[in-house]
Amino acid sequence: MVSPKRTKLKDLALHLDLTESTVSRALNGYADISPKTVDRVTQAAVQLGYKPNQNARRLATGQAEAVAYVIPQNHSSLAEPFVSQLLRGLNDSLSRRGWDLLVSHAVSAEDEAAKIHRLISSGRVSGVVLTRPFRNDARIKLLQDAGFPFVVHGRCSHCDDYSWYDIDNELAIKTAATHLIALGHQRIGFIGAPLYYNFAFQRLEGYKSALAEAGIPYDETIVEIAEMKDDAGESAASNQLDSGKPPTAFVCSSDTQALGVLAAIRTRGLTAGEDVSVIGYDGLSIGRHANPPLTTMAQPQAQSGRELGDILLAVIDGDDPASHQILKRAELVLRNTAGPLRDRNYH
Amino acid sequence: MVSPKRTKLKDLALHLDLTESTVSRALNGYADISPKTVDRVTQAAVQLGYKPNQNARRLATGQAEAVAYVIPQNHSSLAEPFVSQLLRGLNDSLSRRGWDLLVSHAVSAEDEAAKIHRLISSGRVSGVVLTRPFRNDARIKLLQDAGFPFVVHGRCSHCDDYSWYDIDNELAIKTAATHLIALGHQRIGFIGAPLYYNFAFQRLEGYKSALAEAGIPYDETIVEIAEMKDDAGESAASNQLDSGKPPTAFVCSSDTQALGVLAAIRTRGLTAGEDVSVIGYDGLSIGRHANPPLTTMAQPQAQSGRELGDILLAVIDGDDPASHQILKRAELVLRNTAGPLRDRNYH
DNA sequence: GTTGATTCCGAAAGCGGTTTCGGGATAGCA
DNA sequence: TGCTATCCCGAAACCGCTTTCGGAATCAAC
Repeated sequence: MVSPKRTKLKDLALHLDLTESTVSRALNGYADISPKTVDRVTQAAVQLGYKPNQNARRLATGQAEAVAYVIPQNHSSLAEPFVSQLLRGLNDSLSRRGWDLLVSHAVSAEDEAAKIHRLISSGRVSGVVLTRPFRNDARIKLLQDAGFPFVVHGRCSHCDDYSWYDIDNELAIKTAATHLIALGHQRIGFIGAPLYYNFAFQRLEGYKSALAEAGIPYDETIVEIAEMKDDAGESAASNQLDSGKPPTAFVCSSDTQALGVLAAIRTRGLTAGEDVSVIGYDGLSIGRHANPPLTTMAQPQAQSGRELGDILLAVIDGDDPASHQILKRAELVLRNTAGPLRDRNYH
Repeated sequence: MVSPKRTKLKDLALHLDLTESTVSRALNGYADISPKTVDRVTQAAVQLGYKPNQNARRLATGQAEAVAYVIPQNHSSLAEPFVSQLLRGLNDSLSRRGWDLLVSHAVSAEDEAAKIHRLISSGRVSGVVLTRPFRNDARIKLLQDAGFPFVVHGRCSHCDDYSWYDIDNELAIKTAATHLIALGHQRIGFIGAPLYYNFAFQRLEGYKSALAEAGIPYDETIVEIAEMKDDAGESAASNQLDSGKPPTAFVCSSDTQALGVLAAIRTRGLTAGEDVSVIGYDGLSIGRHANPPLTTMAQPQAQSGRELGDILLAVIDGDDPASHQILKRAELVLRNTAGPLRDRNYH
């Protein structure tokens, strides 16, 4: 249990009969050290298993060599596969520099602000990744005012002057709704996400836009705002289906909601994709095993973490944040829940 | 973009007309500072928004006040909801002390060892959480030899002298298999996970144990080792179902595998829970939306992160690692895929 | 052989806290 | 009033590494 004392810079210097400063510079690639000395030093370093004390280094350089990923306080457990994928991508990006990844998980909105404050003003991290921005998000203002490097996974209503990586939510939902319209549907319900999320707003806009383009009047009685979980989707769809004039199709703001919608449809003895069509949003691979397999808008999640990391590193290095804004598009994954309009025969 | 310079200990001391050392001790709860001074100091601290530089603090104390969660290099994306839940729990535990959580994601086994080495010998963290241990796991030996605090999510073959939190895998699978036996099934297939994982080994043991108890001979031709993803489960089940003497039920090592098994069953025009029974393992909530809803062994994941964190903190504080070993049990969640044995009428 | 320019390394001052130690001030007691 | 015990606080070393600066040594050039 006695930990063998670590070799520190001093030991290395003594061993090599050099000064600590020389060894340090040799290790950090300074130009004023002769190549052979550099060789000697690096060899001795691996030989003695020297790992610089990161805290000392961070203190001396003022660079934390770490970034934090701030997980939003409330999000449904079903949506969480994304978090893991994203962390993996972030890690990939950061480890090329040997940087660390912190995750910070707040329990409330105020707690979140406090945590961010602590993170950025205690030298723990040199950058922050934010997710799920609100329409106008206090966290972003906080970071901007502090002049602290950050990147947002998503956009706010006002997003010109910072870095972000986002999916074109509006276009995605518009694509979904337009697909249903092309299948003959005219009465299309929309299951939205809470509108304080900007992406929720954008998705609603996409829905409206598709209708407008097709000349279908917007009917707010078939638009429901629900949390992004299956139960919420199920009850929202239930309301609609049990109403006098139910939609013949649904566009959902998430796959988890869509799974609930499918459940509501099954419960009523109907068949999704035949009696009622459904399109989800997220492209969860699990949707393949839904009943029936869920048609959905798949967003390219795989690289998102990687790209967010790269952007953040660039901004930390001094790049203009506004020059790093990436907008990707989702694509329609055709499975079995979106079919042509039929004669309504289900009540 | 100009960051307003942070207030440091010196500023606070000047402002209060005290010494840095006094202020430091006041803030850190030393007994030799008068209560009124402590008051003065703490008030001034919040007033000036003083946040101690964490790197300086860590350097001085030698305590990293952070732990790392090491994500195993290979794991299927479908199983990842767990990671996120677990991180949340870990965070809860750590934030009560204001500690940080790092996540480290290796790309290969060697890389993983290297990363752990770097983590523990560079002062970044004061403890490590390991997951998915192999039967005998090099990482554990590494940490033990270094005398470095750690806790394992899972057990190894030899697990007496370190801390762990685990589900009784053997009992869980035994419960599942016994349930099927009670339903009349005699020919029960097993979809296992790669046996270098210790949990995979334990689950296989549970399967064998249930059979032995029921006096059913072990037949290795209906035992398949597959990766923990849906495709693998599907092809494994397909092999079995297309064989001359197919099982009437399957026990799976994961829900993701089970989803694939369900797909294989559907593909053949059969109905899970009627023609063929299936029990999964994990208790993924998504299983409710499977076709049909998946019967499964649910492990209590919610607290696992929290408990792992608490254990690790205790060990870091000096507790005997061997005194922190927690074994939980999974429970059978009855949904629709496990039904009584029928006359075989499906080929 | 002196000069000037290069190369390479050592000295030393931080980075921003923590912690041990010792002593001045105050209080307690005779 | 004098002496000791107690309570607070200041001084200073230290944690391990980085980085600027200056100077010794080497080399080329005249």
